[in-house]
Amino acid sequence: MKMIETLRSRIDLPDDICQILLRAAIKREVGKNNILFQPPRVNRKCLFIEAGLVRGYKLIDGKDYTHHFFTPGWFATDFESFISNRPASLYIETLTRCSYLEFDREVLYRLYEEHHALEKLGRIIAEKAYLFTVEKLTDLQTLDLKGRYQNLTRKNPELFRQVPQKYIASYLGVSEQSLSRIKGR
Amino acid sequence: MKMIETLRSRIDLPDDICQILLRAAIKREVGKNNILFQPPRVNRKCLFIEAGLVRGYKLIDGKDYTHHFFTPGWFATDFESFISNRPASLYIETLTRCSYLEFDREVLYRLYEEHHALEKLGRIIAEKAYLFTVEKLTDLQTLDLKGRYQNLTRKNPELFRQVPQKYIASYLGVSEQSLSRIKGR
DNA sequence: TCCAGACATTCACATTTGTTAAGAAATCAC
DNA sequence: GTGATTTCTTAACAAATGTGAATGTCTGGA
Repeated sequence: MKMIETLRSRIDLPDDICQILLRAAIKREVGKNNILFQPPRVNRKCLFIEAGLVRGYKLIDGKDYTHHFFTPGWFATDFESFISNRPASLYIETLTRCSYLEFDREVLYRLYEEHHALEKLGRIIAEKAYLFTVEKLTDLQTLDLKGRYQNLTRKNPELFRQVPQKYIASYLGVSEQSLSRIKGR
Repeated sequence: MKMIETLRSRIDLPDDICQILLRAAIKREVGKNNILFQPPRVNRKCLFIEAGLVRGYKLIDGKDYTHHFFTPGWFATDFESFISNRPASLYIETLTRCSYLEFDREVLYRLYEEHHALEKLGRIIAEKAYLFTVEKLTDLQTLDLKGRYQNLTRKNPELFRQVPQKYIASYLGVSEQSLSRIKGR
């Protein structure tokens, strides 16, 4: 998934601005099961995923909580750490071979200052991240496990073919056994 | 709580920009137990709360889910509806007498276009909303009721003196009886 | 002051989910 | 292929939470 087309579907970007953005990025490829970011190191990069699947998770008291699956078109980073410039709490690892564009925090924020259009892009990305998160929060607050599971299978069916089920379970906020139980019906 | 001081604590704003922002706002006061926004009407306003307490909640299958308590310094709106210009799902009501500054969506977005500094302000507000939401989501995903309750009493103790407990219960994602049970220890 | 309505607590019981453990199934490395 | 490892399912039991009902408490209005 090419970045410029993706961004242009969300916001109008002139050609010269696109070139500036592309020149700020480093294209990388990496194999599966690589840890890209590790707490508590501050997250000074964000990665536009072009292909592959990336998982963000937290380790708390030895337990693994999946926070997000980054799919092509998303920026993979510990957004909390990236925004606030504070220590990260999110592990970010590839689940498959991935290709992505890497942006540096300082470079990106300088571009925000220099170009109003990129500042606007930053706003829209932040708004999009908010919308996604608040939807997930509402699901967790108002639906039982069955409802959340059905929601996810409807919105993102291919996830179940790519991701170990225990990760999906922790993403939905339950144990893997509970998820297995629900599936049986 | 004055808006300009609050915003300036988060971002550097020149005097002339502040004046432009203030001229776009309408100052209002309203008594307690008033519904300010009601679904499914699209939320075309957002309200900077200067004083008082506002609750945002959803009604799903007749059940009441508290989504957020807007305190002074916050913008009260159905941010989902406001951003996307789609029908709202959030009821917004005053819990106490309130004073606030009202902004119109079209006016505000035009100011974003006209002034880079306000676009940046919009980005930072969206980022802040994201940070708050993701923290609440992580709490819900990783803590049991006791932990979430203790978190809330630590972060916002005065809430318990101002808000009926059943609203706090639904805010924490449990029934009022469960919250009452936990408190007893 | 008194009453009606809203709110909080408590209980019993049903339901859901977590936990531990065991074994089956699938996947990976060699 | 084959063995080792990981993942998935199932079961039994414990713990947490939801539900409905009864009761007590508080509050605001007539």
